[in-house]
Amino acid sequence: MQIREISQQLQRCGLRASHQRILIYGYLLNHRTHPTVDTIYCEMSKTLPSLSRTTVYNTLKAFASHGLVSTITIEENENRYDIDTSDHGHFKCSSCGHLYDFDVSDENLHITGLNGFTTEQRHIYFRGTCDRCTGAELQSKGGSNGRAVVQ
Amino acid sequence: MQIREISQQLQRCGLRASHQRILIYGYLLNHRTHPTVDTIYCEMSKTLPSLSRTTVYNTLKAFASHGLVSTITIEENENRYDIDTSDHGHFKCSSCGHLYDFDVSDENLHITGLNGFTTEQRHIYFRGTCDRCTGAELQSKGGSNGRAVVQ
DNA sequence: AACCAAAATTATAATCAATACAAAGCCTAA
DNA sequence: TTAGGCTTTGTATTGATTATAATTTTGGTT
Repeated sequence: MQIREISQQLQRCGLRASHQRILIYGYLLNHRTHPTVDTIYCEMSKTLPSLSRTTVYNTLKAFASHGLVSTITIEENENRYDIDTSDHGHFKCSSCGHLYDFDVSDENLHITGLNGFTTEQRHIYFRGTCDRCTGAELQSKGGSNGRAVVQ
Repeated sequence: MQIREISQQLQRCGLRASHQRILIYGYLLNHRTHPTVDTIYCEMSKTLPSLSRTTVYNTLKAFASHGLVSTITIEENENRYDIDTSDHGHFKCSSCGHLYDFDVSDENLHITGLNGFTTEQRHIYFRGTCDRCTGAELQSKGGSNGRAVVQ
């Protein structure tokens, strides 16, 4: 996505397309790893030393309130941000710490007991052991299974 | 549940049945409102002035690691604790702030894309407007629908 | 192009849930 | 009963996030 496109995307949401916002949005597009504020700040500071941590907080909050990112609250003590706002779940492997995305499409989820409720956000995250680590345990050998790992 | 039963339950999990632990467990049994540490501490301090906030933290962490409670991390900045460790979801109403439980039984949840993954915990929470508040908006009248509200 | 008001950025201070730590209290087993 | 270990307690500390105020940038208007 080009700078111009990002800029238009921001303005379409009623946000001013400031330099920092464009760069942060671009960072999220290129690093789909559910990064924390600290990660974003530290990485981006390298090329934009004047960046303030507060700006990262403010920007992500603005993005989230305008539906440009979704906030992921895993059980840890810090938030993560996801440029992918589609309805999907997250799986955190307790062994390797990686965070995987998985599909949670409507046909997979039939919730009863919420008749008359209006659902605006769905947060779904699982915790356990990923296939790679499960295999490593069983076979006592590690290594990649060739699938892309997120985070 | 009697004190003796709580005591046995704790010991069955390998935990010493101390005075504070028994009381905190009893509090959770009697207040199924997904309370925070602060709520538990403040409420219990009234009858047990010597109670320390740290003890509440320690106790809940011990309970959680032994499967006696589940930790609920909603998007806010503090944890909540649930004596109900069965697999269920939570719905937070943005309007009234109440936290509802809902069923997430296996027949409602068919996740694809996690083949080979071992799931140990499932955290599911929705956010939106509950039926009561939705009704109030539409009809411009509040009031109870007779259903028990949790939290 | 210069100006102005509103919005954004920045740096610092403050907040607050959670944890670390160490001293004191209490259980339990020999 | 006595010793050693777990628990509790209070205080200090951590660390993510927010509040605040000064400065800078942005976008629209002469």
